[in-house]
Amino acid sequence: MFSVFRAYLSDKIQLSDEDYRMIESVSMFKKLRKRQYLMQEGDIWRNNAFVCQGLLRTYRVDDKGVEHIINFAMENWWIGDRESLATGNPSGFNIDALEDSVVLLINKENFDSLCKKLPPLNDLVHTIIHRSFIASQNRINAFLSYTAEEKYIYFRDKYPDFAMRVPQQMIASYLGMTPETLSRIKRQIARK
Amino acid sequence: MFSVFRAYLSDKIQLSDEDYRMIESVSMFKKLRKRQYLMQEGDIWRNNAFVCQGLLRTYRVDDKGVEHIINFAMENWWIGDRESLATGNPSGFNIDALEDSVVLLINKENFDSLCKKLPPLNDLVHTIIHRSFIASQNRINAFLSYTAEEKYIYFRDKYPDFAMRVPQQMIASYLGMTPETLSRIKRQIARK
DNA sequence: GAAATTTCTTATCATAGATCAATTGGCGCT
DNA sequence: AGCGCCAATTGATCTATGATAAGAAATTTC
Repeated sequence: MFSVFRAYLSDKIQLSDEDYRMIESVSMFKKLRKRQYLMQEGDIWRNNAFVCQGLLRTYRVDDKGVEHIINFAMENWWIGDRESLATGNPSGFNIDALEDSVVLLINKENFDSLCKKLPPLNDLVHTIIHRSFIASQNRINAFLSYTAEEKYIYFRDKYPDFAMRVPQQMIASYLGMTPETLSRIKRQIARK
Repeated sequence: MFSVFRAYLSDKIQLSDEDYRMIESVSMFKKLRKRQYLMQEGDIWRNNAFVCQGLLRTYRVDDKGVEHIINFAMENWWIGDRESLATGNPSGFNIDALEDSVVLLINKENFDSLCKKLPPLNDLVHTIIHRSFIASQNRINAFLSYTAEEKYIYFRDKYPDFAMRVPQQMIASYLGMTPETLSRIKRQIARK
């Protein structure tokens, strides 16, 4: 499974075999069955996590017990709660697997020390956070400007992989609408 | 006006007088009158910008001509379109001043070279982007989970300075509701 | 491969918030 | 003080989406 991470890294940055050995030596793997939690609300998140295989979601449960999906992550995506990681406070989110999955984990201390020793890795992390921020801004824009239909079309076109693999009710949750509304919207689009 | 930026930086990181001289030598200042644009849709954004004085907004205009406010920025906040800055593509956003303002600008090339020479500045930038990302995630969560009233209360409590200074219709736009709805919500809250 | 479970669709009704339209209030300007 | 301008409030509808419910389709389980 480390090969997936290695392939990902070597596609983005230049590292030596020695560097990879160092990374692998602090990597932990966690297999998750469908529905299994990687993190639960109240836990403190202490890792950097990379999805080697499968599909996961980050979500929050509101006062009425309704789940709201913040993010999805599949192979070659990072996942976790950066706020909890940064502050050391318990997370308000849950993360669980939507499919059987394998996640690579490197704890905060080890990861920080890797970043110090491997500047390209450090740069990569900053690039990813930067991109995540930009994507978040665009998602906020979608919430502000788009109708339910426009939000779905934007999602489908921007993340076709997720649109194919994620159950429809969860796409609805991610887009901030009910499954019924999404179902209606899909029918409307199909009719055109 | 550089003193504002210097005070901001010295509160967060350790730099020498020489470092500050270097920063100041590449800093440009732009005075903006109320309603004046700092950037318009279609422009390519090539700066890092820090608000020394005043209040600005980043917003988008949708197909129907409705403005949607993505962000506010006041003294000691950074502003700009990081997507346009990173990609070199024209921005889809507008930035203008809600009050007479002064903005410090450092163009991309100069800023990048400053970051290379001054590691603490580099770290600070990454910290800010990281925090911005976390704030964006929380805002997304608010869009997913909160009613109009909850969104307003969250905003008012988290950003009391903006809640005081920003015209109400613009707060409504930022929160993704109409000015009428916000007005009614405030009345309801007051009655309790 | 049939039963059980879950997901998706469809229909009807309910509602938060939008839209449209005045009215009121605040503030600078002459 | 009075006029003009813009922001905020209020009221009267309207509408997109939510809530509920029930059946159809798909998927899982044994």
